[in-house]
Amino acid sequence: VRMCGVSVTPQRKARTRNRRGEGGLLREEIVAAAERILEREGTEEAITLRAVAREAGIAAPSIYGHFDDVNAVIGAVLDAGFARLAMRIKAATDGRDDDPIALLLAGCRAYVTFAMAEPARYLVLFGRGRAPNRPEPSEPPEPAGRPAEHQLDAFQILVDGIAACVAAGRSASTDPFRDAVMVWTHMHGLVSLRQFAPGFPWPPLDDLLTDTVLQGAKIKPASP
Amino acid sequence: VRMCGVSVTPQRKARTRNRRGEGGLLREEIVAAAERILEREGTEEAITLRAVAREAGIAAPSIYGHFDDVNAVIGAVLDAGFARLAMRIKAATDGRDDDPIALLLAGCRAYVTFAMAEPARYLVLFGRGRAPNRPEPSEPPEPAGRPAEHQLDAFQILVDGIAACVAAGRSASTDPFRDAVMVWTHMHGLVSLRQFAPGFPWPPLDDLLTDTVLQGAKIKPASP
DNA sequence: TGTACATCAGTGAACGCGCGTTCACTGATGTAC
DNA sequence: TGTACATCAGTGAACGCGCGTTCACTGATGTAC
Repeated sequence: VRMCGVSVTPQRKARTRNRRGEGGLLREEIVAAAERILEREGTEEAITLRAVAREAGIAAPSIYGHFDDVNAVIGAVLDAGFARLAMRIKAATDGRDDDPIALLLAGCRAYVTFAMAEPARYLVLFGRGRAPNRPEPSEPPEPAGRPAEHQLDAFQILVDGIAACVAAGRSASTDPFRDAVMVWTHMHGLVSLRQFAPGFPWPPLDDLLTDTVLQGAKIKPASP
Repeated sequence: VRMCGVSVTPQRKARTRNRRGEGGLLREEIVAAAERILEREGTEEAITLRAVAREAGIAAPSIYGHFDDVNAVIGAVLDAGFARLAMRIKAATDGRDDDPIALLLAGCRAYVTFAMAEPARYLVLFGRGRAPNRPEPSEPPEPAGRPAEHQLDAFQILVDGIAACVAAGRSASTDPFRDAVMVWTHMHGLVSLRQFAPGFPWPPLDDLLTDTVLQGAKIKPASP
């Protein structure tokens, strides 16, 4: 690289090569680099092959040793994101199986907290517009909307949480699945619009969330 | 343009130039071309200056006669989208000012119908991730989240609709603004997640929407 | 223990592409005299 | 009515950039004999 007649070395630090059997280490570094870019730039489009290589301190073609192409890198970021979300929810609900309502609220708060704390990651997980291109007739029936197992995990926790309230006589729900859909969609709308329009005079998120969950799950007032 | 030794003329149709005072006509054609691209490709990133020029059948630099840069074109698409949404809502609610609940439901149905019928447009209006870049300290306090007047128009209709139900004794709402926030966010979540994950076993949208509006606006059962 | 060699992990240079933007221009259209 | 000219609407060629991907390569590391 040459600028103004002065030879400039690209400021990539000389990477110490992994040892013989440890090539897989770089794979994790690549995903971590992509996640850092996502976090920093706030948009999925910033995750380009060359940007990831720069961030990871490697040459661009090195990525091909670990991923088929750039989409595979983004896919790995998605998988890591869903795993992270499920982990957060489980961490918030583990070891407090006393009150089913408290459990349900804790899980929902963990979901919303994740979305607000890592908006770029959340947006990639749930906000990506599946380009509604004219459906290629020759295309195999692709798995719609990336239901990567962890996504369903999180939703199942919600359904179970409502069902537990019903079992404890604390919810009037007759269809926990449907009510979980209502709670999930409402939570998603709350966080994604709030991120979209931060200048709007939003009421406090905690209050709205509590109402969303208690009403959506048809929680009955505590019987005396 | 030359391919395989054969001279190929770019298949842009020879555009008949606008007459002297009618240069503004092209501006509308440019916006219309950008909207067609958005509709067809389903993603905002497809709206590039060159793609718009191709779609409009003009040379790329011709756009600069009507817009400062490519972002201005996208801004015009946004404005047109918000205007279109407000128009749809008004069309659905005009001339049926009899029952405030029917009015409220009609407006909300128009919102959801717009979002489902033109998902790409809707996504651009409400789903764009404002890149949460580290806030440039030198930057002027930008209008947050593009509150283009028509957007607030639509929300105000919702607030007024709930207030009208209260005035008619049909709603128990004590804070129409807050309840409008609840209805708006829930509607947004319903449509955007449904578009994101079309393979999910969603319950019928109409049913969910009706519940969303009636519960969110705290509509009381009709008094006998 | 020594040495030839296969393998592994990663590199540097190059390709063709579409992009946003600039620049000097062209040719029709209306206007001043 | 005729003609020179300013203006308007839009063009074609070119620039530099970052991108995804390919190709032949390099040099350290472990292994077979």
